[in-house]
Amino acid sequence: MPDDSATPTEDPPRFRLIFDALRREITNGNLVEHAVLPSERGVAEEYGVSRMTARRALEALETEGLAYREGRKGRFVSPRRLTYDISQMVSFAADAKARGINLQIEMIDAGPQTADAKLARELSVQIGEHLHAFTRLFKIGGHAIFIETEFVIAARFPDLLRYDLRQSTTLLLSQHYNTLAHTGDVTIRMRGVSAIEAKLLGLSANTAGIELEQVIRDTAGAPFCIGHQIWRGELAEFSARTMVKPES
Amino acid sequence: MPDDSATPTEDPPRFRLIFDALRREITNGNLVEHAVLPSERGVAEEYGVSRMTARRALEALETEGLAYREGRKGRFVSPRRLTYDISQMVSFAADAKARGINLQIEMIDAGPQTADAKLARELSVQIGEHLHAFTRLFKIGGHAIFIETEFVIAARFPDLLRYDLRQSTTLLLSQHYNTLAHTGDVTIRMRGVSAIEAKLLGLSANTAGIELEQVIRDTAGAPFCIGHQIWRGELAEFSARTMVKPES
DNA sequence: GAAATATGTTGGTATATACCAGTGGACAAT
DNA sequence: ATTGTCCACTGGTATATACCAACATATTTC
Repeated sequence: MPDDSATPTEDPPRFRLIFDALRREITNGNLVEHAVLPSERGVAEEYGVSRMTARRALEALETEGLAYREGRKGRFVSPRRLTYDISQMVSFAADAKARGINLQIEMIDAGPQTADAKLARELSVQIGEHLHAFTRLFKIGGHAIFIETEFVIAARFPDLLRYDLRQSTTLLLSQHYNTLAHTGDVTIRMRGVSAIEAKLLGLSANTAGIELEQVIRDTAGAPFCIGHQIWRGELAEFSARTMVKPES
Repeated sequence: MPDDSATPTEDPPRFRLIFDALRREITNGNLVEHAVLPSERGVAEEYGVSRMTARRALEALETEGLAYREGRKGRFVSPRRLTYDISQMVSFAADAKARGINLQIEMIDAGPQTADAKLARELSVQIGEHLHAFTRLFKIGGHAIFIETEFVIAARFPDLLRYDLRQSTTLLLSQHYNTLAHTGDVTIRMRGVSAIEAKLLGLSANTAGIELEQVIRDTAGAPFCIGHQIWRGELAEFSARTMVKPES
């Protein structure tokens, strides 16, 4: 075997070096929240690499949660993470209001719907039961955070859709229908966002996000509301306070 | 302006069509769990596209949670998701054992460590306090699921590292040190896995995963264990049962 | 039979190029 | 002041090519 192979084993890939450089810029504070990051072509020229390599570096920033892109506008520095305490069982809207966060809620869709097998099981109703369904987009400072679709039993909350739904649902149901959230089941998973969701969240398709499914029950233990949320995964985290049950 | 532009507006990108076709194969059941997916070159030839396009389709399957890749071996069909109930406060190991899942635990690292600012705050000890730290890799059926690094106060659990740590920590601490987990704080977020983590999990770098941080307290409310887990995001989901506190 | 070697496959990285489709600003026409 | 057109810029998609490193499996050598 010839031993003249003198490859200097320069291990770290070039896109990684660029990624590190850009990350330093962000963590140093040279680039602040929502600041515009250099474009793919800009990075390519600045570091003397091809556009594909520049893109890989920028995409690495995205999966790291340090950057996000909005459509064809460009890439931006991610804001610090929001923490949503799921064990408090108050809606994100009510919590944000209490913390002085300027939360905007946009109605996307609202209307009647009938329960399919999954919804019927989760809400303990018959398949075909009439439900109210409504989808809302939640934003902070003009930036989309998550989309929520909620399903409630129509017979229990007549004329719900005639209220202004751009507020906390739990608040609405407690004020007008005397129904209080008492217990809930939450499921969190990571998944790719659909094309529609991506559009609403201002993301490109095939981005990973966090899905949060919620079943909310009243004091009698009867489920009355199902909520499906899809969050931009880079800019949220979910905390819960748990406790071992006295009995087992 | 010339009006002879007759581009037929064939909207769906080619990689999306390939993605859809492959997804159908999986959801139909033609491809079962852990089955080998066609390679990038294979897909490229079969559908008459370039390798980069084939790769995009396969990567879309990954962010959708339908496929995973292990190093340079190839891509495989993801198994159905595991559900981990974080509000039960029993370790995943104990829960898996109870459910008859063949969980394998590999020791990665174990040794003494001193508390940095973050650990000291979370464990309510002084900075520099002696801790036991150990890292374990959890597998099911030979497939890596998550990595956990735990930190416990050394003074409280002398000689802990001399036990076989390839079992449930909560069980170990309750049997040998009479310490019971009572309450806990859990935080879940999505983030990119590091190079080391990727290697242990058999993933490529810059894959997104789910991080789970846990603070476990005893019946007196004193924290005694910190756990950091990083999960392969496509194959797990986390559920919690929450309850509105009587007082507010 | 066991150990070393070769071969082919797979993803990983990288370049160079091309055209398309939204976005937003500059600027002209109204 | 408003409207509209144009253009530069952005990411999105796609092709073609090249070499490397890890891996699996034969094949050869001992």
